[in-house]
Amino acid sequence: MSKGTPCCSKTGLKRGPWRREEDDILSDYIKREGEGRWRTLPKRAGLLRCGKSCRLRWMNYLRPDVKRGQISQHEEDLIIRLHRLLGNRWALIAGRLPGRTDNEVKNYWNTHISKKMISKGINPKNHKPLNPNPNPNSKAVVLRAPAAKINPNPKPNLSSAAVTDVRVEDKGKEMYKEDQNTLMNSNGFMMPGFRNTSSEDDDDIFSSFLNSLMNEEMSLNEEQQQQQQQQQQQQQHQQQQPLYQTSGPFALDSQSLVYNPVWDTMSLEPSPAAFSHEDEQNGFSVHFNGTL
DNA sequence: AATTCCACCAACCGCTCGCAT
DNA sequence: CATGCGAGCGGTTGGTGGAAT
Repeated sequence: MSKGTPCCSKTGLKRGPWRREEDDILSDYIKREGEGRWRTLPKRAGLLRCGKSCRLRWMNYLRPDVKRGQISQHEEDLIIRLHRLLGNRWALIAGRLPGRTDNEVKNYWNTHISKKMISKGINPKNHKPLNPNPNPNSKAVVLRAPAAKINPNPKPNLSSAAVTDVRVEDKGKEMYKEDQNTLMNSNGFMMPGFRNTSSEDDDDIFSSFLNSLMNEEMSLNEEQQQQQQQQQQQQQHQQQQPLYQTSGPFALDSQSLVYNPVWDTMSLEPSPAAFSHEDEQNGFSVHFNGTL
């Protein structure tokens, strides 16, 4: 694409917050004519905005399925877990939170979760303790909880996909492609060749990929936990007050946010409220068991 | 009451990607 | 294959309102 996105040339175009009348014009137009052709939409609709701005306003605010209001505890929990797996792929994360937009998730992460994690000594970028090498004699001794249950059913569910944003899912697919060889040997199932599948299959497979990625982590971490548990038993008598508590993920108790290594082993399960029926159907979610 | 500070979030911007030609 | 366009993602900015001083 040419640099400087011509649709955003500032000449004569309005910027800043949207007014009610503009919202109405945009909503009415899209309801009448449908989404798409954003570049030319403002002219056709009679708006003095650039196409990008119109798209953003529609996607993040005016769309009827946009869920307003506070992010629930379950949603927050899900965001944290997905972020741990996917990083700053906000659109991908938001795609798993029906009614939430990438912008909203991103803002929520930056303004709430990130700070919360930092305040508890957790690096929000990699979800590890900020001090990776705590003095074993200090209070910052890791005390691990018993390993969470592993999802006993790692087989991919290839039913209908709940892909809310094909484009962002594609980003994940790239990861999937990169990791495909590794995953072929994990979880006991062979991933079919990505390039040989149809687009719909791709979506299904990606959902399964996400599942398997989570399960993969769980298996690896369980092994590590077993080893570390032995070490911990030796350490426990030395410590007075563990910094890392053995309770569940902080997302379930934001007031007592602590880094719990067990998170690493947990798979995702959407709260009923936070997930659509489609998500349940496509088997995206596995389960959180453990202390949840 | 006035001012400053800060958190929040809507909107902007730069960039990349996929597709059509 | 090269190019242009439309679309969308993620980082950043800036306006707004509430809290603190």
